[in-house]
Amino acid sequence: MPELPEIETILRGLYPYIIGQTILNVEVRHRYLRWPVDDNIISISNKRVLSITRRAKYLILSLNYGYIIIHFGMSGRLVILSQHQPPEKHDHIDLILSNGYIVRYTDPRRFGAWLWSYDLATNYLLSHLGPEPLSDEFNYRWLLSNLVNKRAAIKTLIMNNKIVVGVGNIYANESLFLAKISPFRSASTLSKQEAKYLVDSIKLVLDRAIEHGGTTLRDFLQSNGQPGCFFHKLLVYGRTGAPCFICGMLIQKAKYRQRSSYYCSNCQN
DNA sequence: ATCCGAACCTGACGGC
DNA sequence: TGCCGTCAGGTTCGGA
Repeated sequence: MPELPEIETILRGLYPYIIGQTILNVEVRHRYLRWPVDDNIISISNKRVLSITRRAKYLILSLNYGYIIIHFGMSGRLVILSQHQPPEKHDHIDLILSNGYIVRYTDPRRFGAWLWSYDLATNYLLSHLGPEPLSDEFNYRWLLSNLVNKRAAIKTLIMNNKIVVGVGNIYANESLFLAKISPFRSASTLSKQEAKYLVDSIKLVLDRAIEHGGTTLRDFLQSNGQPGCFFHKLLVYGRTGAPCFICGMLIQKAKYRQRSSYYCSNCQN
């Protein structure tokens, strides 16, 4: 799925089309995503979109009454259609807008979710989330305090939503490379300096990815239909066997906790 | 408390 | 051409 930069790109692409518009109705063709699409969403009519925001990898549409919370799972996508087009196999949801545009949600694997909320503050999915990676609350002191006595690998920790949100597999690999830390290092062994480097690296990688419109792999298109170009900036992810940009040693790939880790065994310790 | 693997689901791709 | 195994951007849940 889209990671944080992808969601941010979708948000920015969607913004001009959807803000201030009224959702005339919603067509749900396949309600069984990760959880069933809420009845409140299926029955929406004439609700105005007041704002669109992001929290972690959730996209949140604030309506004049209630909120739609969208998660893209692994393969979710949004596209904007200027007129109706026949839905294809995995086109599960359409938002019909008052300006004539249609926001279409496509999700082959259906790991995504469309949830309804009346009150974000009490939402069970959002309420336990850790700090945003690009906020000041995510700093090395916070990270260090969460690494104490943690034997798990540092990569696992930075992908843990309670410690920091929005860091998925691609950007976890990229950040650890930039910080010169092995993905497999036991989290508690990080020094203060390494924690600083890692926090800075996460912020830098995400900033640059947002700047470039996210990373395009198989499934992701920006909401305007154009591919993002951070893919060409990746330092380790997907570069197995290619030379490290820093030292020239070959980038390695290892399966760890059901996820591919890419790293330079020379640069990262 | 902490950590790990399984599970959810479909499609693309490489090897034989 | 086709079948089979493997892999893919995420997250929650249950059990050890």
